[in-house]
Amino acid sequence: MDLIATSETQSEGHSARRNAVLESALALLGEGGERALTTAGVARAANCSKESLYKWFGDRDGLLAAMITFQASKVRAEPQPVGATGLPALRAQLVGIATNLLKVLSGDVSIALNRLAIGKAHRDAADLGQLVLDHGRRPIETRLSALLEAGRDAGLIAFDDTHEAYATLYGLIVRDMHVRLLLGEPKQPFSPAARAEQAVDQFLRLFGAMETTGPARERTGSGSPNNAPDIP
Amino acid sequence: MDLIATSETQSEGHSARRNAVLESALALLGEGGERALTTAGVARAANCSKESLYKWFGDRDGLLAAMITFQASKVRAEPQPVGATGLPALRAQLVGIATNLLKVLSGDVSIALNRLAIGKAHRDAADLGQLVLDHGRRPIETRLSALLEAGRDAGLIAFDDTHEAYATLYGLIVRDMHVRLLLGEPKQPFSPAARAEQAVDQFLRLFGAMETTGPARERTGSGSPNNAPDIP
DNA sequence: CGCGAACCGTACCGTACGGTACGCTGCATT
DNA sequence: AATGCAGCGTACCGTACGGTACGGTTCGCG
Repeated sequence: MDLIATSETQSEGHSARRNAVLESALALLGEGGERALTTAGVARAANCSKESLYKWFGDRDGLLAAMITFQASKVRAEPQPVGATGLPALRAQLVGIATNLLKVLSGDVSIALNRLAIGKAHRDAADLGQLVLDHGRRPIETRLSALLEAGRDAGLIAFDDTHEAYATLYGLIVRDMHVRLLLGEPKQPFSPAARAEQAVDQFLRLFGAMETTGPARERTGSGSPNNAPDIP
Repeated sequence: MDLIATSETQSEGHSARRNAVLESALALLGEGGERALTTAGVARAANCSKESLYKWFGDRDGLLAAMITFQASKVRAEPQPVGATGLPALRAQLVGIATNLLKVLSGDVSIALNRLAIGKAHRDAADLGQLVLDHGRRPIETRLSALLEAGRDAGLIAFDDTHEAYATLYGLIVRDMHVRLLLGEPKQPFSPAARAEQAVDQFLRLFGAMETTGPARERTGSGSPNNAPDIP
Protein backbone atom coordinates (compact mmCIF):
# COMPACT_ATOMS: atom_id res chain seq x y z
CA MET A 1 0.00 0.00 0.00
CA ASP A 2 2.62 2.46 1.05
CA LEU A 3 4.76 3.32 -1.91
CA ILE A 4 7.80 1.38 -0.99
CA ALA A 5 10.99 3.14 -1.76
CA THR A 6 12.40 0.59 -4.13
CA SER A 7 15.80 2.13 -3.87
CA GLU A 8 16.84 4.83 -1.49
CA THR A 9 19.04 6.62 -4.00
CA GLN A 10 16.42 6.57 -6.69
CA SER A 11 18.24 7.84 -9.68
CA GLU A 12 16.47 9.97 -12.22
CA GLY A 13 16.25 7.12 -14.67
CA HIS A 14 14.61 4.94 -12.12
CA SER A 15 11.80 7.33 -11.54
CA ALA A 16 11.50 8.07 -15.21
CA ARG A 17 10.94 4.43 -16.00
CA ARG A 18 8.32 4.22 -13.32
CA ASN A 19 6.57 7.24 -14.74
CA ALA A 20 6.64 5.76 -18.21
CA VAL A 21 5.00 2.64 -16.85
CA LEU A 22 2.40 4.74 -15.07
CA GLU A 23 1.76 6.59 -18.29
CA SER A 24 1.12 3.35 -20.10
CA ALA A 25 -1.16 2.20 -17.33
CA LEU A 26 -3.12 5.42 -17.46
CA ALA A 27 -3.49 5.15 -21.20
CA LEU A 28 -4.66 1.58 -20.84
CA LEU A 29 -7.15 2.53 -18.18
CA GLY A 30 -8.37 5.47 -20.17
CA GLU A 31 -9.29 3.44 -23.18
CA GLY A 32 -10.35 0.16 -21.69
CA GLY A 33 -11.60 0.92 -18.24
CA GLU A 34 -10.71 -1.07 -15.18
CA ARG A 35 -11.20 -4.34 -16.97
CA ALA A 36 -8.23 -3.55 -19.18
CA LEU A 37 -6.04 -2.75 -16.24
CA THR A 38 -4.68 -6.18 -15.43
CA THR A 39 -1.15 -6.61 -14.20
CA ALA A 40 -0.33 -8.65 -17.26
CA GLY A 41 -1.86 -6.02 -19.49
CA VAL A 42 0.08 -3.20 -17.92
CA ALA A 43 3.29 -5.18 -18.16
CA ARG A 44 2.67 -5.89 -21.82
CA ALA A 45 1.72 -2.31 -22.63
CA ALA A 46 4.72 -0.92 -20.81
CA ASN A 47 7.16 -3.52 -22.06
CA CYS A 48 8.12 -4.53 -18.60
CA SER A 49 7.71 -7.66 -16.56
CA LYS A 50 5.07 -8.32 -14.00
CA GLU A 51 7.84 -8.99 -11.54
CA SER A 52 9.12 -5.47 -11.99
CA LEU A 53 5.65 -4.09 -11.45
CA TYR A 54 5.44 -5.85 -8.13
CA LYS A 55 8.92 -4.77 -7.20
CA TRP A 56 8.14 -1.13 -7.92
CA PHE A 57 4.60 -0.84 -6.69
CA GLY A 58 4.39 -3.74 -4.33
CA ASP A 59 0.85 -4.52 -5.16
CA ARG A 60 -1.90 -3.89 -7.64
CA ASP A 61 -3.38 -1.38 -5.25
CA GLY A 62 0.02 0.23 -4.97
CA LEU A 63 0.03 0.62 -8.72
CA LEU A 64 -3.40 2.19 -8.68
CA ALA A 65 -2.39 4.55 -5.90
CA ALA A 66 0.74 5.52 -7.79
CA MET A 67 -1.36 6.17 -10.88
CA ILE A 68 -3.59 8.51 -8.95
CA THR A 69 -0.81 10.54 -7.40
CA PHE A 70 1.07 10.57 -10.67
CA GLN A 71 -1.90 11.86 -12.59
CA ALA A 72 -2.53 14.44 -9.90
CA SER A 73 1.05 15.59 -10.07
CA LYS A 74 0.59 16.35 -13.76
CA VAL A 75 -2.31 18.67 -13.03
CA ARG A 76 -0.55 20.68 -10.39
CA ALA A 77 -1.68 24.24 -10.24
CA GLU A 78 0.20 26.46 -12.60
CA PRO A 79 1.09 29.59 -10.64
CA GLN A 80 -1.23 32.35 -11.64
CA PRO A 81 -0.62 36.06 -11.63
CA VAL A 82 -1.92 37.31 -8.35
CA GLY A 83 -1.03 40.88 -9.09
CA ALA A 84 -4.06 42.91 -10.00
CA THR A 85 -6.84 43.36 -7.53
CA GLY A 86 -10.41 44.49 -7.79
CA LEU A 87 -13.54 42.66 -8.84
CA PRO A 88 -12.61 42.09 -12.48
CA ALA A 89 -9.34 40.52 -11.39
CA LEU A 90 -11.07 38.32 -8.84
CA ARG A 91 -13.61 37.28 -11.39
CA ALA A 92 -10.93 36.48 -13.91
CA GLN A 93 -9.06 34.36 -11.40
CA LEU A 94 -12.16 32.48 -10.40
CA VAL A 95 -13.11 31.90 -14.00
CA GLY A 96 -9.64 30.63 -14.72
CA ILE A 97 -9.75 28.08 -11.96
CA ALA A 98 -13.29 27.08 -12.80
CA THR A 99 -12.43 26.57 -16.44
CA ASN A 100 -9.47 24.47 -15.50
CA LEU A 101 -11.58 22.46 -13.12
CA LEU A 102 -14.16 21.72 -15.77
CA LYS A 103 -11.52 20.66 -18.24
CA VAL A 104 -9.78 18.42 -15.75
CA LEU A 105 -12.95 16.73 -14.58
CA SER A 106 -13.96 16.07 -18.18
CA GLY A 107 -10.66 14.47 -19.02
CA ASP A 108 -10.75 10.82 -19.96
CA VAL A 109 -8.09 9.73 -17.52
CA SER A 110 -9.63 11.71 -14.72
CA ILE A 111 -12.96 10.06 -15.38
CA ALA A 112 -11.44 6.62 -15.55
CA LEU A 113 -9.46 7.19 -12.37
CA ASN A 114 -12.48 8.44 -10.51
CA ARG A 115 -14.46 5.44 -11.70
CA LEU A 116 -11.73 3.21 -10.42
CA ALA A 117 -11.57 4.88 -7.04
CA ILE A 118 -15.33 4.88 -6.68
CA GLY A 119 -15.60 1.26 -7.64
CA LYS A 120 -13.21 0.33 -4.86
CA ALA A 121 -14.33 2.95 -2.40
CA HIS A 122 -16.01 0.66 0.08
CA ARG A 123 -13.67 -1.56 2.01
CA ASP A 124 -10.64 -1.97 -0.14
CA ALA A 125 -7.16 -0.81 -0.76
CA ALA A 126 -5.96 2.20 1.18
CA ASP A 127 -9.15 3.85 0.05
CA LEU A 128 -8.27 5.12 -3.35
CA GLY A 129 -11.24 7.39 -2.89
CA GLN A 130 -9.49 9.19 -0.09
CA LEU A 131 -6.45 9.52 -2.30
CA VAL A 132 -8.48 11.07 -5.08
CA LEU A 133 -10.11 13.36 -2.59
CA ASP A 134 -6.76 14.42 -1.18
CA HIS A 135 -4.98 14.90 -4.47
CA GLY A 136 -7.87 16.08 -6.57
CA ARG A 137 -10.38 17.96 -4.51
CA ARG A 138 -8.32 19.39 -1.74
CA PRO A 139 -5.92 21.41 -3.90
CA ILE A 140 -8.83 22.99 -5.70
CA GLU A 141 -10.61 23.74 -2.49
CA THR A 142 -7.46 25.30 -1.11
CA ARG A 143 -6.94 27.50 -4.13
CA LEU A 144 -10.53 28.57 -4.41
CA SER A 145 -10.90 29.16 -0.70
CA ALA A 146 -7.80 31.31 -0.58
CA LEU A 147 -9.08 33.32 -3.48
CA LEU A 148 -12.50 33.73 -1.94
CA GLU A 149 -11.08 34.88 1.36
CA ALA A 150 -8.82 37.31 -0.41
CA GLY A 151 -11.87 38.65 -2.19
CA ARG A 152 -13.69 38.96 1.08
CA ASP A 153 -10.75 40.73 2.70
CA ALA A 154 -10.80 43.14 -0.20
CA GLY A 155 -14.48 43.78 0.44
CA LEU A 156 -15.55 42.38 -2.89
CA ILE A 157 -17.60 39.47 -1.67
CA ALA A 158 -19.22 38.58 1.60
CA PHE A 159 -19.77 35.30 3.38
CA ASP A 160 -19.47 33.79 6.78
CA ASP A 161 -18.37 30.26 6.16
CA THR A 162 -15.63 29.83 3.62
CA HIS A 163 -16.37 26.20 3.09
CA GLU A 164 -20.01 26.94 2.42
CA ALA A 165 -19.13 29.57 -0.13
CA TYR A 166 -16.65 27.27 -1.78
CA ALA A 167 -19.16 24.43 -1.91
CA THR A 168 -21.76 26.68 -3.49
CA LEU A 169 -19.34 27.86 -6.10
CA TYR A 170 -18.30 24.30 -6.81
CA GLY A 171 -21.91 23.29 -7.26
CA LEU A 172 -22.55 26.17 -9.63
CA ILE A 173 -19.54 25.23 -11.69
CA VAL A 174 -19.76 21.49 -11.91
CA ARG A 175 -23.45 20.85 -11.29
CA ASP A 176 -24.02 17.16 -11.87
CA MET A 177 -21.80 16.98 -14.90
CA HIS A 178 -19.23 14.93 -13.03
CA VAL A 179 -21.58 12.20 -11.91
CA ARG A 180 -23.22 12.03 -15.32
CA LEU A 181 -19.86 11.57 -16.96
CA LEU A 182 -18.93 8.97 -14.39
CA LEU A 183 -22.14 7.13 -15.15
CA GLY A 184 -21.14 6.94 -18.76
CA GLU A 185 -23.33 9.59 -20.30
CA PRO A 186 -21.65 10.60 -23.54
CA LYS A 187 -20.00 13.93 -23.01
CA GLN A 188 -21.86 16.54 -24.92
CA PRO A 189 -19.87 19.41 -26.33
CA PHE A 190 -19.80 22.55 -24.25
CA SER A 191 -17.50 25.46 -23.64
CA PRO A 192 -15.81 25.14 -20.26
CA ALA A 193 -14.83 28.78 -20.32
CA ALA A 194 -18.37 29.95 -20.97
CA ARG A 195 -19.81 27.70 -18.31
CA ALA A 196 -17.13 28.84 -15.89
CA GLU A 197 -17.95 32.49 -16.51
CA GLN A 198 -21.61 31.82 -16.10
CA ALA A 199 -21.08 30.01 -12.83
CA VAL A 200 -18.76 32.62 -11.42
CA ASP A 201 -21.17 35.38 -12.34
CA GLN A 202 -23.97 33.54 -10.61
CA PHE A 203 -21.76 33.10 -7.59
CA LEU A 204 -20.90 36.78 -7.57
CA ARG A 205 -24.57 37.64 -7.75
CA LEU A 206 -25.15 35.53 -4.68
CA PHE A 207 -22.15 36.57 -2.68
CA GLY A 208 -21.17 39.93 -4.13
CA ALA A 209 -20.68 42.56 -1.43
CA MET A 210 -22.22 45.28 -3.56
CA GLU A 211 -25.67 44.42 -4.81
CA THR A 212 -27.45 46.06 -7.68
CA THR A 213 -28.90 48.61 -5.37
CA GLY A 214 -28.39 49.08 -1.70
CA PRO A 215 -26.55 46.76 0.65
CA ALA A 216 -26.69 43.02 0.37
CA ARG A 217 -30.03 41.83 1.54
CA GLU A 218 -29.01 38.40 2.57
CA ARG A 219 -25.36 38.47 3.42
CA THR A 220 -25.58 35.66 5.89
CA GLY A 221 -28.26 33.87 3.97
CA SER A 222 -25.85 31.28 2.73
CA GLY A 223 -23.80 31.06 5.84
CA SER A 224 -24.77 28.60 8.48
CA PRO A 225 -27.63 26.43 7.31
CA ASN A 226 -30.55 27.70 9.30
CA ASN A 227 -34.19 27.44 8.50
CA ALA A 228 -36.62 30.29 8.15
CA PRO A 229 -34.80 32.32 5.55
CA ASP A 230 -36.02 35.78 4.82
CA ILE A 231 -37.94 35.14 1.65
CA PRO A 232 -41.55 35.49 2.68
CA MET B 1 -29.06 -8.12 -20.57
CA ASP B 2 -32.60 -7.32 -21.46
CA LEU B 3 -34.86 -8.21 -18.64
CA ILE B 4 -36.20 -11.42 -19.97
CA ALA B 5 -39.81 -11.97 -19.18
CA THR B 6 -39.38 -15.19 -17.28
CA SER B 7 -43.06 -15.86 -17.46
CA GLU B 8 -45.55 -13.87 -19.45
CA THR B 9 -48.30 -14.21 -16.91
CA GLN B 10 -46.11 -13.34 -13.98
CA SER B 11 -48.30 -14.09 -11.04
CA GLU B 12 -48.14 -11.90 -7.99
CA GLY B 13 -46.30 -14.50 -5.96
CA HIS B 14 -43.72 -14.88 -8.65
CA SER B 15 -42.92 -11.24 -8.63
CA ALA B 16 -43.02 -11.09 -4.86
CA ARG B 17 -40.37 -13.77 -4.59
CA ARG B 18 -38.25 -11.93 -7.09
CA ASN B 19 -38.61 -8.74 -5.13
CA ALA B 20 -37.65 -10.48 -1.93
CA VAL B 21 -34.51 -11.73 -3.63
CA LEU B 22 -33.77 -8.26 -4.92
CA GLU B 23 -34.24 -6.92 -1.43
CA SER B 24 -31.70 -9.36 -0.07
CA ALA B 25 -29.31 -8.48 -2.85
CA LEU B 26 -29.66 -4.78 -2.14
CA ALA B 27 -29.03 -5.35 1.55
CA LEU B 28 -25.99 -7.41 0.73
CA LEU B 29 -24.68 -4.76 -1.61
CA GLY B 30 -25.37 -2.01 0.85
CA GLU B 31 -23.29 -3.52 3.57
CA GLY B 32 -20.54 -5.25 1.67
CA GLY B 33 -20.16 -3.36 -1.56
CA GLU B 34 -19.84 -5.00 -4.92
CA ARG B 35 -17.41 -7.56 -3.62
CA ALA B 36 -20.13 -9.06 -1.48
CA LEU B 37 -22.52 -9.28 -4.38
CA THR B 38 -21.59 -12.67 -5.75
CA THR B 39 -24.20 -14.93 -7.22
CA ALA B 40 -23.52 -17.50 -4.55
CA GLY B 41 -23.76 -14.85 -1.87
CA VAL B 42 -27.07 -13.56 -3.13
CA ALA B 43 -28.43 -17.06 -3.37
CA ARG B 44 -27.35 -17.81 0.17
CA ALA B 45 -28.71 -14.55 1.55
CA ALA B 46 -32.01 -14.95 -0.23
CA ASN B 47 -32.37 -18.66 0.48
CA CYS B 48 -32.67 -19.50 -3.13
CA SER B 49 -30.56 -21.42 -5.58
CA LYS B 50 -28.14 -19.97 -8.05
CA GLU B 51 -30.05 -21.79 -10.74
CA SER B 52 -33.17 -19.84 -9.87
CA LEU B 53 -31.23 -16.62 -9.99
CA TYR B 54 -30.13 -17.36 -13.50
CA LYS B 55 -33.59 -18.46 -14.48
CA TRP B 56 -35.12 -15.25 -13.20
CA PHE B 57 -32.53 -12.70 -14.14
CA GLY B 58 -30.73 -14.50 -16.90
CA ASP B 59 -27.40 -13.12 -15.97
CA ARG B 60 -25.49 -11.35 -13.27
CA ASP B 61 -25.91 -8.13 -15.17
CA GLY B 62 -29.60 -8.85 -15.42
CA LEU B 63 -29.69 -9.13 -11.66
CA LEU B 64 -27.88 -5.82 -11.27
CA ALA B 65 -30.23 -4.15 -13.71
CA ALA B 66 -33.22 -5.55 -11.88
CA MET B 67 -31.81 -4.25 -8.62
CA ILE B 68 -31.53 -0.77 -10.04
CA THR B 69 -35.02 -0.62 -11.45
CA PHE B 70 -36.41 -2.22 -8.31
CA GLN B 71 -34.73 0.29 -6.06
CA ALA B 72 -35.89 3.10 -8.32
CA SER B 73 -39.44 1.83 -8.15
CA LYS B 74 -39.35 2.15 -4.38
CA VAL B 75 -38.45 5.81 -4.59
CA ARG B 76 -41.21 6.75 -6.97
CA ALA B 77 -42.42 10.24 -6.49
CA GLU B 78 -45.14 10.54 -3.95
CA PRO B 79 -47.81 12.72 -5.48
CA GLN B 80 -47.57 16.16 -4.01
CA PRO B 81 -50.27 18.73 -3.48
CA VAL B 82 -50.18 20.94 -6.51
CA GLY B 83 -52.98 23.10 -5.25
CA ALA B 84 -51.75 26.39 -3.89
CA THR B 85 -49.93 28.80 -6.13
CA GLY B 86 -47.74 31.79 -5.52
CA LEU B 87 -44.10 32.06 -4.59
CA PRO B 88 -44.33 30.50 -1.13
CA ALA B 89 -46.03 27.48 -2.60
CA LEU B 90 -43.46 27.17 -5.36
CA ARG B 91 -40.68 27.50 -2.87
CA ALA B 92 -42.21 24.87 -0.63
CA GLN B 93 -42.57 22.46 -3.50
CA LEU B 94 -39.01 22.98 -4.62
CA VAL B 95 -37.74 22.58 -1.09
CA GLY B 96 -39.69 19.37 -0.75
CA ILE B 97 -38.21 17.84 -3.86
CA ALA B 98 -34.75 19.07 -2.99
CA THR B 99 -34.95 17.61 0.49
CA ASN B 100 -36.11 14.32 -0.90
CA LEU B 101 -33.33 14.36 -3.45
CA LEU B 102 -30.69 14.94 -0.80
CA LYS B 103 -32.05 12.15 1.35
CA VAL B 104 -32.20 9.71 -1.53
CA LEU B 105 -28.72 10.47 -2.77
CA SER B 106 -27.34 10.02 0.73
CA GLY B 107 -28.96 6.65 1.15
CA ASP B 108 -26.68 3.69 1.54
CA VAL B 109 -28.27 1.60 -1.17
CA SER B 110 -28.35 4.50 -3.56
CA ILE B 111 -24.67 5.11 -2.99
CA ALA B 112 -23.83 1.45 -3.40
CA LEU B 113 -25.90 1.19 -6.55
CA ASN B 114 -24.32 4.27 -8.05
CA ARG B 115 -20.89 2.90 -7.22
CA LEU B 116 -21.79 -0.30 -8.95
CA ALA B 117 -23.08 1.42 -12.05
CA ILE B 118 -20.11 3.74 -12.20
CA GLY B 119 -17.66 0.91 -11.79
CA LYS B 120 -19.15 -0.82 -14.80
CA ALA B 121 -19.97 2.27 -16.77
CA HIS B 122 -17.39 1.86 -19.49
CA ARG B 123 -18.03 -0.98 -21.86
CA ASP B 124 -20.09 -3.44 -19.95
CA ALA B 125 -23.53 -4.71 -19.34
CA ALA B 126 -26.39 -2.79 -20.85
CA ASP B 127 -24.73 0.24 -19.33
CA LEU B 128 -26.04 0.20 -15.84
CA GLY B 129 -25.05 3.83 -15.80
CA GLN B 130 -27.67 4.62 -18.39
CA LEU B 131 -30.18 2.71 -16.32
CA VAL B 132 -29.37 4.74 -13.24
CA LEU B 133 -29.57 7.89 -15.27
CA ASP B 134 -32.94 6.92 -16.68
CA HIS B 135 -34.50 5.74 -13.46
CA GLY B 136 -32.78 8.09 -11.06
CA ARG B 137 -32.02 11.38 -12.68
CA ARG B 138 -34.68 11.68 -15.32
CA PRO B 139 -37.68 11.50 -13.01
CA ILE B 140 -36.21 14.22 -10.82
CA GLU B 141 -35.40 16.36 -13.80
CA THR B 142 -38.92 15.90 -15.09
CA ARG B 143 -40.51 16.85 -11.81
CA LEU B 144 -38.26 19.81 -11.19
CA SER B 145 -38.51 21.06 -14.75
CA ALA B 146 -42.27 20.91 -14.71
CA LEU B 147 -42.32 22.82 -11.48
CA LEU B 148 -39.90 25.42 -12.78
CA GLU B 149 -41.89 25.97 -15.93
CA ALA B 150 -45.06 26.26 -13.94
CA GLY B 151 -43.34 28.89 -11.84
CA ARG B 152 -42.25 30.72 -14.94
CA ASP B 153 -45.72 30.59 -16.41
CA ALA B 154 -46.98 32.08 -13.17
CA GLY B 155 -44.47 34.89 -13.53
CA LEU B 156 -42.61 33.91 -10.39
CA ILE B 157 -39.28 33.04 -11.94
CA ALA B 158 -37.62 33.81 -15.22
CA PHE B 159 -35.30 31.80 -17.43
CA ASP B 160 -34.81 30.94 -21.04
CA ASP B 161 -33.53 27.41 -20.99
CA THR B 162 -35.35 25.06 -18.68
CA HIS B 163 -32.54 22.55 -18.65
CA GLU B 164 -30.04 25.24 -17.70
CA ALA B 165 -32.20 26.40 -14.85
CA TYR B 166 -32.73 22.86 -13.67
CA ALA B 167 -29.01 22.11 -13.83
CA THR B 168 -28.21 25.20 -11.81
CA LEU B 169 -30.72 24.29 -9.18
CA TYR B 170 -29.37 20.77 -9.06
CA GLY B 171 -25.86 22.07 -8.58
CA LEU B 172 -26.94 24.36 -5.79
CA ILE B 173 -28.71 21.52 -4.04
CA VAL B 174 -26.27 18.68 -4.36
CA ARG B 175 -22.96 20.48 -4.87
CA ASP B 176 -20.27 17.85 -4.82
CA MET B 177 -21.79 15.92 -1.98
CA HIS B 178 -22.69 13.05 -4.24
CA VAL B 179 -19.24 12.48 -5.64
CA ARG B 180 -17.67 12.82 -2.23
CA LEU B 181 -19.99 10.20 -0.84
CA LEU B 182 -19.29 7.97 -3.82
CA LEU B 183 -15.59 8.33 -3.18
CA GLY B 184 -16.10 7.05 0.32
CA GLU B 185 -15.86 10.22 2.34
CA PRO B 186 -17.64 9.53 5.60
CA LYS B 187 -20.99 11.24 5.47
CA GLN B 188 -20.98 14.12 7.85
CA PRO B 189 -24.22 14.99 9.56
CA PHE B 190 -26.26 17.73 7.96
CA SER B 191 -29.85 18.72 7.67
CA PRO B 192 -31.20 17.94 4.21
CA ALA B 193 -34.16 20.22 4.76
CA ALA B 194 -31.99 23.17 5.74
CA ARG B 195 -29.64 22.66 2.86
CA ALA B 196 -32.57 22.31 0.51
CA GLU B 197 -34.08 25.57 1.69
CA GLN B 198 -30.77 27.30 1.37
CA ALA B 199 -30.27 26.04 -2.17
CA VAL B 200 -33.78 26.90 -3.26
CA ASP B 201 -33.45 30.39 -1.85
CA GLN B 202 -30.20 30.88 -3.67
CA PHE B 203 -31.86 29.65 -6.83
CA LEU B 204 -34.74 32.04 -6.35
CA ARG B 205 -32.32 34.87 -5.86
CA LEU B 206 -30.74 34.02 -9.17
CA PHE B 207 -33.88 33.34 -11.13
CA GLY B 208 -36.57 35.16 -9.26
CA ALA B 209 -38.66 37.35 -11.54
CA MET B 210 -38.97 40.08 -8.92
CA GLU B 211 -35.64 41.26 -7.62
CA THR B 212 -35.03 43.19 -4.44
CA THR B 213 -35.52 46.43 -6.27
CA GLY B 214 -36.49 46.99 -9.83
CA PRO B 215 -36.61 44.39 -12.57
CA ALA B 216 -34.16 41.52 -12.78
CA ARG B 217 -30.84 42.74 -13.94
CA GLU B 218 -29.68 39.59 -15.56
CA ARG B 219 -32.70 37.63 -16.59
CA THR B 220 -30.97 35.89 -19.43
CA GLY B 221 -27.69 35.67 -17.64
CA SER B 222 -28.01 31.98 -17.08
CA GLY B 223 -29.73 31.17 -20.29
CA SER B 224 -27.71 30.00 -23.24
CA PRO B 225 -24.04 29.79 -22.34
CA ASN B 226 -22.56 32.77 -24.06
CA ASN B 227 -19.44 34.65 -23.20
CA ALA B 228 -19.16 38.30 -22.39
CA PRO B 229 -21.64 38.48 -19.57
CA ASP B 230 -22.74 41.84 -18.35
CA ILE B 231 -20.55 42.16 -15.32
CA PRO B 232 -17.93 44.65 -16.37
C1' DC C 1 -52.92 -40.93 -5.37
C1' DG C 2 -49.86 -39.80 -9.08
C1' DC C 3 -47.65 -36.38 -11.79
C1' DG C 4 -45.20 -32.51 -13.10
C1' DA C 5 -43.46 -28.01 -12.29
C1' DA C 6 -40.91 -24.98 -9.58
C1' DC C 7 -37.20 -24.66 -6.74
C1' DC C 8 -33.60 -25.46 -3.13
C1' DG C 9 -28.92 -27.01 -2.00
C1' DT C 10 -24.77 -28.44 -3.58
C1' DA C 11 -21.33 -30.07 -6.38
C1' DC C 12 -18.89 -29.12 -10.44
C1' DC C 13 -16.42 -26.78 -14.51
C1' DG C 14 -13.80 -23.25 -16.93
C1' DT C 15 -11.60 -19.17 -16.90
C1' DA C 16 -9.48 -14.97 -15.59
C1' DC C 17 -6.43 -12.81 -12.86
C1' DG C 18 -3.30 -11.56 -8.82
C1' DG C 19 0.93 -12.90 -7.39
C1' DT C 20 5.52 -15.68 -7.62
C1' DA C 21 9.50 -18.17 -9.56
C1' DC C 22 12.90 -18.86 -13.02
C1' DG C 23 15.90 -18.38 -16.92
C1' DC C 24 17.96 -15.28 -20.02
C1' DT C 25 19.87 -10.66 -21.75
C1' DG C 26 22.14 -6.30 -21.67
C1' DC C 27 24.64 -2.81 -19.18
C1' DA C 28 27.90 -0.98 -15.86
C1' DT C 29 31.66 -1.14 -13.00
C1' DT C 30 36.37 -2.88 -11.91
C1' DA D 1 37.32 -9.98 -19.67
C1' DA D 2 34.84 -11.17 -15.60
C1' DT D 3 31.18 -10.21 -12.47
C1' DG D 4 26.98 -8.68 -10.66
C1' DC D 5 22.63 -6.47 -11.07
C1' DA D 6 18.39 -4.75 -12.99
C1' DG D 7 15.00 -6.09 -15.68
C1' DC D 8 12.40 -8.62 -19.54
C1' DG D 9 9.54 -12.52 -20.93
C1' DT D 10 7.20 -16.49 -19.70
C1' DA D 11 5.59 -20.20 -17.31
C1' DC D 12 3.27 -21.45 -13.28
C1' DC D 13 0.11 -21.62 -9.03
C1' DG D 14 -3.96 -20.76 -6.25
C1' DT D 15 -8.18 -18.86 -5.80
C1' DA D 16 -12.46 -16.71 -6.62
C1' DC D 17 -16.31 -16.43 -9.14
C1' DG D 18 -19.70 -16.74 -13.14
C1' DG D 19 -22.34 -20.12 -14.97
C1' DT D 20 -24.30 -25.09 -15.40
C1' DA D 21 -25.93 -29.68 -14.02
C1' DC D 22 -28.11 -32.79 -10.91
C1' DG D 23 -30.57 -34.99 -7.12
C1' DG D 24 -34.05 -34.29 -3.67
C1' DT D 25 -38.22 -31.82 -1.86
C1' DT D 26 -42.46 -29.31 -1.75
C1' DC D 27 -46.78 -27.85 -3.72
C1' DG D 28 -50.69 -27.60 -6.71
C1' DC D 29 -53.70 -29.97 -9.84
C1' DG D 30 -56.04 -33.60 -12.27
